[in-house]
Amino acid sequence: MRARIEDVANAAGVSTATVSLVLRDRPGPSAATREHVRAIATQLGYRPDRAASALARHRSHLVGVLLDITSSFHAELVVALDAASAAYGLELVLSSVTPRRDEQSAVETLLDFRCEGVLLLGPGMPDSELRELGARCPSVVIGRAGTGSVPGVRAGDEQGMGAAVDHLTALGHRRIAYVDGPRGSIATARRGGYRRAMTRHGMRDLLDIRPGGQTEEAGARAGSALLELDLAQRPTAVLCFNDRVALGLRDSLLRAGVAVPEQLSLIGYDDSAPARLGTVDLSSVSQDPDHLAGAALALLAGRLDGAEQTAPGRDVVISPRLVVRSSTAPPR
Amino acid sequence: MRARIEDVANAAGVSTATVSLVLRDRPGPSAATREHVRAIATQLGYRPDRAASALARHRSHLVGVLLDITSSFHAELVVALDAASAAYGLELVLSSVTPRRDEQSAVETLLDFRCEGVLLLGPGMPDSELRELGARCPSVVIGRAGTGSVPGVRAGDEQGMGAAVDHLTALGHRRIAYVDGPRGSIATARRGGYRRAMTRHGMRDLLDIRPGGQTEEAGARAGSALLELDLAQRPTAVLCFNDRVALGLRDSLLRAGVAVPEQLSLIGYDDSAPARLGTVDLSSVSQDPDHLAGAALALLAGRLDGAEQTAPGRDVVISPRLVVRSSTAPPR
DNA sequence: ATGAAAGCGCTAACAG
DNA sequence: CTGTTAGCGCTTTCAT
Repeated sequence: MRARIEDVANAAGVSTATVSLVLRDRPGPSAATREHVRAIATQLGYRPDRAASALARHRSHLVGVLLDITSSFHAELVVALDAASAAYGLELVLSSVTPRRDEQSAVETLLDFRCEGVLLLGPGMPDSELRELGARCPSVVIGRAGTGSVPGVRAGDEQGMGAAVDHLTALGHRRIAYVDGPRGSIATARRGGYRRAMTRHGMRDLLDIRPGGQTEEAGARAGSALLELDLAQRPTAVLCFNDRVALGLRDSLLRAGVAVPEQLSLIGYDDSAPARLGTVDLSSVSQDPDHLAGAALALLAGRLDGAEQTAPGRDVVISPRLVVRSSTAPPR
Repeated sequence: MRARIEDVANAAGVSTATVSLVLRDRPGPSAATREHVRAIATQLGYRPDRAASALARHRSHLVGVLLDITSSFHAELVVALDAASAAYGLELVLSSVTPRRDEQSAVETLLDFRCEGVLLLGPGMPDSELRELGARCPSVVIGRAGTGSVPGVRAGDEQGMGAAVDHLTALGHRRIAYVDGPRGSIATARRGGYRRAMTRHGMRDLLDIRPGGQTEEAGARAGSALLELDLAQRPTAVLCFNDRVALGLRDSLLRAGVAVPEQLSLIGYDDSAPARLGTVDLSSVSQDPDHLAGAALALLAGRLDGAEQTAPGRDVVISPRLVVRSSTAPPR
């Protein structure tokens, strides 16, 4: 059996209270006692029981993270959150949507762990559900606008799309298409950003919004559709809802012998690891996962000990950054 | 505050013991009581506290999963494990290696949750560490050979590599190179499989093992190296340690104008989602994640209630399956 | 069939 | 500075 705190106490000849204090670096025990207890504890390989501790403390120090484990952008966020959480003494519990587990039930799982707060990575749930969750547990949503008592931490899609369109027009592009995302608040924001940026450049009548999705498959489908167009009406540049879509599209173009960027410029969104690959080298709008993660955790941590858990939080909007790589060039 | 079992008991006019029995479907309470209690519980939105329950039951019903969140193959395994775990009434806790968290500390986190068992997805740790872990907690390793009391569930690399080489030779290839993986037991097994398959085909002197790794970057580097070779000595087909490597390699070839499979055939390993993409359509050795996950969970669940936790488990070796797609063709 | 009571491993008062 | 005591929310004998 695993060593319990009592075992440590007995072996060290002190009370369990003392051991508890020492191991959590609370003031009280003398330096000598501290050292002694610590020695015994490591010797016994003692590690406190989270469950028991949480029960007694009314603090689990757990932050639940809802994600889609198949998303590499989420993977990057998790890595960044992992780094950021350490500073607050918080531990992450991950729960992913899967074919058998929708966002609701994944969140329920998180709540069953008595997480102190929940972080939602680009959830697709409607705002109403988000508000309900916010009422039950301090929550922060990443990558989309907040609502009710749930603040959002995100990169400004308006600005991100704007930068992408600016870059393309500066290169001389005019027929710039946008491959849309799935239903939901994120896609709406990006689509709007594209639309306004085009309008701003006086290219409102060149608006070209194409059905897409959030996966490579969706991008590949959009690619096939593009290939069927006459060269004359084919866009010279394409903006995508995210990198996965862009990569799927890119792949279908490459296979068809259409060179990127020579024959078509391409810009993704998320600046995910696959986009950064040397050979792929996809221009993309970076949402700076480290920054997002840091801000989200700061916000959540603030709500955890701060009193005003239900104050309608203001969103944190960070500036996205267009990372220009080699998938964009002037039109032929 | 969340409803406690006592609140439910009071509201239903029964004891907490009865509520506990009802909610866990244990025999005892009458049908009438059951119905009543259940109604009250849902009405109050009661959900038991995992931590408290685990403490009292000495069973957490938790299975820890060590993974690399950036791996899409691991993502598929997690999805499959999630589906399989439900049948055993087990819940998964995920812990990923990250730049700040090595396998050791990720496992420690898992153990702190008082997981009843641990599942390790393709861990890189040496066998000695694996054995140590096995001594502390029932464990099963997926995707590599087991050791000590830790059984492994994996697809036979020998067979997988053999099938790949068979397929290529049947197409007429002889100069078949292998891009190696990182240090570790998995790469060793695959490399050996390649070597023996080549030998079996009497092509021992054509063995061509190239440095690689486990990421797209590594594959791209291997690709650049290939491109520097004279056509005469360039392999006509390449086998890769995994899909990521194959995809990186493929990408560097496509960019350089080398057509796959026309000028070079390519086979990956894992049959991951990116490989299956319509446009990528990479031939790959499938390890059947559903099957692996099912077998691993069955094995672990058996060890959880079964008595012989320390019996030196036999590995479960499933047959990998070569999925032939369009990245392979006869040599020019 | 149901309830009372003890206790899981830990922490938070409160004494000393 | 250190030990004692009373729970945290739940499960589990053991009575009734």
